[in-house]
Amino acid sequence: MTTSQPPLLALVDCNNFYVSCERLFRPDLTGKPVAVLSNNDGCIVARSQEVKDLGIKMGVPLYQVQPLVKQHQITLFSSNYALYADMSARVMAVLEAFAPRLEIYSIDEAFLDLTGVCRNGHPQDARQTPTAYGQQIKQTVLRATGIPVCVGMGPTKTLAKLANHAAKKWPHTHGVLDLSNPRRREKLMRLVPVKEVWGIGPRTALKLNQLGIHTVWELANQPPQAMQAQFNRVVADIVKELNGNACLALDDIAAGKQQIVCSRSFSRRQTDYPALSQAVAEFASRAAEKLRQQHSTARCITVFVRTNPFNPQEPQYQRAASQKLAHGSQDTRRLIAISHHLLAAIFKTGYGYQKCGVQLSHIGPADSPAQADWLGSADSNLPEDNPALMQTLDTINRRFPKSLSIAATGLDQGWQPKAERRSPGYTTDWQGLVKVRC
DNA sequence: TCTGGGGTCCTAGGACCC
DNA sequence: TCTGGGGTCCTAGGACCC
Repeated sequence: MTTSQPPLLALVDCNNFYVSCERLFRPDLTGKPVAVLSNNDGCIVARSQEVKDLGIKMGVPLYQVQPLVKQHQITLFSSNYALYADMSARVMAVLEAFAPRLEIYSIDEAFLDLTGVCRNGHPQDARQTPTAYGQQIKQTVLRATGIPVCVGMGPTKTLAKLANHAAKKWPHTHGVLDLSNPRRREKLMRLVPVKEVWGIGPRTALKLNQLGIHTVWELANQPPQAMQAQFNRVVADIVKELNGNACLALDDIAAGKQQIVCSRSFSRRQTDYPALSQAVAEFASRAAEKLRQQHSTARCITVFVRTNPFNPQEPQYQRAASQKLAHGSQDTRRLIAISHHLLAAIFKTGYGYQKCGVQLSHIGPADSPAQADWLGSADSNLPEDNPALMQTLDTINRRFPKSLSIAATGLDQGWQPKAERRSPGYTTDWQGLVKVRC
């Protein structure tokens, strides 16, 4: 029914997302420097504009910038994922009304398919221009959730990303930029260094620079075949996308994860087997929960441990071990039992462990009924999968979070990461509700 | 003293087969 | 001395992303 419309994709990206979430409930921090820390309060993972302006880079260890933190009275927060996940869901719910198809790309960004939604160059077309529509999206999200966003638009994902980058960087765009027009694209591409392109990391950027390719424009004008030969298909596809030829499809049906990892750094070094064994049980429990949430089973389990690689004075040790299962499992008790076997195989005394984790892979659908492991004697003393039991566990924990756990995860959990500056669960916990005094 | 966590895709190379 | 060739599958590691 629609005559072929030129493709138009938008990338909506929240500004300094974690910081914006924290500021929502701390309006006194507006205009002041704010940063959010990684797990264990180790690194800076989100920065307000004021912090970026101080030259503090993404991902730096906190202790390296402590003097600046003190000097400029930067307010720090431990990460509060419950809050960010809830705010993310609210933003995405608002965005869904603006496009027939939407891909949630990460916790703070989404691609929207706006093909046929906006005006198509003809002045008599009654619909809004892409730029006006982008402004409407931006204003609506801000009003409905309090989160500021920028909107980039173009005929491909890579161009929408580039437009978003420019919309964030250049104030005169007012946070919205449409790169449908090739002449406007050229103007921008001539100004932007190649390392800013989505998918061009530091390694590839360096190699491109050595070949004399410095700007996005220079990259866009390379023959894709030559890029395929000197790099790989990814770079060749980026060149095509920069020229308006889509290689990356909008993926609006969220697929299950192919791999589920649960791991943490410890707040202090762990030397004893029992502590590690509790941590591993906890990680296996959480991984199994995620697995059941996406209705999958896993056929391979990996456990890894390591000492602190940043401290060469300590004796170093790191190792991983995997076990494959004859049949997929999603039963917490079974996955814990196997994880413990694996941990026992790689644990060595005499080391201060800094981190460990559990990884589930070879993930498939859970629809086939659990079968007895008639193949292996190795598995025979493990608990059978009990879907009904697991479902009950999940139901109770959804209603009363973290109320039920397997005993092996322990009670003291001295390995738990540090989080000394966590804000309350403003939107997810009754105790965290904001109190208003009149 | 203090350095996150969770993902995806691609490619080269080995194992194996005919 | 001379020791095929091509296909598939799997895995580890690299690179990148947020």
